[in-house]
Amino acid sequence: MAESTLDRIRRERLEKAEALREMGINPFANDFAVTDSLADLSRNYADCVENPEGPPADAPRHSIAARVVAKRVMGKLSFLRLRDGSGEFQLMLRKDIMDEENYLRVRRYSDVGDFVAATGPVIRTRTGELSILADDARILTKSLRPLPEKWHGLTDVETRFRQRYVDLVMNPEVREVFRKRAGILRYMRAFLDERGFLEVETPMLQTIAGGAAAKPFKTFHNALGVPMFLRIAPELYLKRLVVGGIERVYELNRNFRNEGLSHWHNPEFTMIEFYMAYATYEDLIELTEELLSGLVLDVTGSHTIAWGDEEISFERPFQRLSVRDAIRTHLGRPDLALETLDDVLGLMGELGIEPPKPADYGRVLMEIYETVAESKLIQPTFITEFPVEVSPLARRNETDPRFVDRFELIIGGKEVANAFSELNDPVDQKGRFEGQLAAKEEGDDEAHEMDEDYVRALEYGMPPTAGEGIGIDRIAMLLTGYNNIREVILFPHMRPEQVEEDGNVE
RNA sequence: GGGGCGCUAGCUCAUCCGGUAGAGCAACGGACUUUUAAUCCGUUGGUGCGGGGUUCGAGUCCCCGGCGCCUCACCA
Repeated sequence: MAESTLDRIRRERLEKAEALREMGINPFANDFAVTDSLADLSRNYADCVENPEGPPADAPRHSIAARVVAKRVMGKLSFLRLRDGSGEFQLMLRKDIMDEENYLRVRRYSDVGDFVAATGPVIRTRTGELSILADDARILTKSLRPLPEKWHGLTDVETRFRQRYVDLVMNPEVREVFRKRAGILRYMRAFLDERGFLEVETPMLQTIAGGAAAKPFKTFHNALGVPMFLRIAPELYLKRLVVGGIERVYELNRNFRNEGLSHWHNPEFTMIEFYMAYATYEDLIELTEELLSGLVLDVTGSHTIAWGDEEISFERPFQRLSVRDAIRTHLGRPDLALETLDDVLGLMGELGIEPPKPADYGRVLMEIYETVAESKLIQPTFITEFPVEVSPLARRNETDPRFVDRFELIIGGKEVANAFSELNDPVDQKGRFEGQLAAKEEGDDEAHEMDEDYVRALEYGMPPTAGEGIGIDRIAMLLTGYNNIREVILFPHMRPEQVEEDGNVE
């Protein structure tokens, strides 16, 4: 079979690496001491001007190493555009300044994509570009595969996500997204740490996947001989810790839900969940406003972010709306009765909405809310007064036991946070679990399992507590302006590709 | 899961009605001491996502499959 372009390039580059070895240069060396990042040089020499005499003899020399992203050879003079984790800088190689043999070697055996090391003073060229004028340079790491084209770069979305390493090399703005994401995590940790919360890690492998309504991934522990699940939420473990006296606790890590993929859903996603004893969901509304408005300001420098054609404001206070009022508002019917099963069944029929299973008051009400209101809530909005049927872990409202003391925070039409005053009555909790089991019988395949140990923990006594979960990926989407979750996850899940032994894609 | 669109050289893209696949970048050889997508001369590179069908002839039309994107449904 004929040799493909890619095969030929790889062969040629392997031959270059071999030639370097024969000249005593290790093409995969690790013996070079870097003194400056490229950004350091750009910053420190911003005021440097061109000097026709060349650099003064006592000019400081700098040692840099970085990936070659462009190579311009002009005979006895060559320019290499370098990029490292901090930025870009130009490397200037002159035959009359370097050892001639070395100059010719770097010129001939280096390729775009290689890592190159160089030492020399910094100058400004005749055309105004800052450069290292190398008196010594060498190929530090040989690259065997060609990088995408310099002008259009890598744009194919599938390749960008599957080969994120190439995406990061070619598209510096991608690194910015993940810098912002790290900033979000850092801010949230600092915010909670300052308020006396303890960061913990609870099991991701669980024998009962509880704490949320979702389908889990199933696996198996060989030595124990038991089926296990990847957690869908850390909730029940964190509340066990509150029982144990860790009165402010949080966990920031992954959850796994065996559901469809979409631009808002990845099978594993990152959530911060925190619990605060002697607090109510109303306290968490205050805390959430403070956290998010501060976070947005910290990460973006403003309280307002652009979202598609809209602007989203994180100025406090955020809007508050009950589930029923959200329905009324978005249907434009302020006097609509939504108090009984007949009320909501009638409206469901009128709107042509498929009935949930089972079609009880709470599930039907939520179905209507999600259909008519949720996606229209662009500005940050706390939705409150959730029905008890869909909230098996939340504390009942004191005056209206059909509802629980819970909110969801909706931003950009999507649920970003979910919080409630926790149910700490073990008898009520046991009854709720039993209600969930009954709902499962009636067709709700995401209903909770009974968790006897959790009920036992509550029987020892959990102080009054409020807890909240915030979806980090969605916050990251909002703050980076991407409406695709894959843009804010380094390695989003995709169907596996078939890769041949030599690394070529079939 | 449903519907729509796409998949051609390593990358970014062409190829009109079905007539035997082309460019830029990259690579290779050469020239070149101030480039910024360097320039100039020359050269190479393709199982056209996979399989089947129709046809004298298929990248192009039809069918099956794969993968991706958009969208709807479900979910945070």
